[in-house]
Amino acid sequence: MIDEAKVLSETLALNGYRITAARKAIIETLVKSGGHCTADELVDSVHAQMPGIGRMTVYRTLDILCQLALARPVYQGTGAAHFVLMRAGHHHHMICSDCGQVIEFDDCLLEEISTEKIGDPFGFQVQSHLIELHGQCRDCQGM
Amino acid sequence: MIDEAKVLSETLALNGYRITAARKAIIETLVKSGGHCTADELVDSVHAQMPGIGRMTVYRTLDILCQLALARPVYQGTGAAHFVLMRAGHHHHMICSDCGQVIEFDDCLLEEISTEKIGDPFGFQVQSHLIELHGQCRDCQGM
DNA sequence: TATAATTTGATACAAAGTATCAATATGCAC
DNA sequence: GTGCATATTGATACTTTGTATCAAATTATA
Repeated sequence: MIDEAKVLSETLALNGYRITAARKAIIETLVKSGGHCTADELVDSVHAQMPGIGRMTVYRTLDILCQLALARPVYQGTGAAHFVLMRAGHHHHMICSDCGQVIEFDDCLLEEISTEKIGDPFGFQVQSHLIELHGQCRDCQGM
Repeated sequence: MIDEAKVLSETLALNGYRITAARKAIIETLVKSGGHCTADELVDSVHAQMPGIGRMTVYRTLDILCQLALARPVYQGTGAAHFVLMRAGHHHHMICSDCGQVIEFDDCLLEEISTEKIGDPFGFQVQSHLIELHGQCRDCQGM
């Protein structure tokens, strides 16, 4: 894996956003976290590295990432949204309806072609996708 | 479309939950709304029909639906979670990253077989799935 | 119809997200 | 490198969303 954080920062720059120290730190921390955490978790992690960064800035940076389809907020039962990075335009996970455990997987079940075909009739330009499977994990079955 | 609300209520009953007037009203309203609204929107709509119903009850009923994999909370940029009904275990939509518009579509891009195959190695029993496409809607392209 | 147990809704509370604005840092032209 | 117009920041205060609790009411079942 090359420096994913760098690629993300550069994408921001290409879209007219400035690369600031705060944004760099936030993006790096997000990548390091596995690209899967709540906004407030991210605030805490970032503080470990750069104590001065405000909550607002973290929220704003996440907003930008979502705007550019580089990340997505997903809900996982608890009150706070979890933000996931859309690596190469994909993200896939399964969530246990009982215990809330999240398991990520890499196999993409969708063909690029089919997602584009779906968007076409609506004039919708597909940039990325998210697949969520729901059910019961091994531990919660038969309870 | 047969009475979807009735089917949902019966599923609750089968799982040991009691069918109360409040739950019936909430489920009916959710179905009527197109199976896609925030908790507080739902509170308001339900009040139109049965003013006495408390916020807590709506939240709790949504929780139960999610527990049984009949609904799912999804995030759409704004602070509040949107709840969508998982009709026949499926839900598919595309979200515009710019304006936030949501377009639902029916074509399921996943085969039952492939979702099951993914769950297997993790011992995960797949009950339903959600597909989200992100990108730009017709109106927001080229801006 | 009586009974045990779930469900309800009012209240109070905690957490998550948003608005505002002066001060600061950034990209760009020179 | 320097200066300037402009985007960005973070502190504060606030609104919205979601959760906990518990006595009173409603429900399924015998």
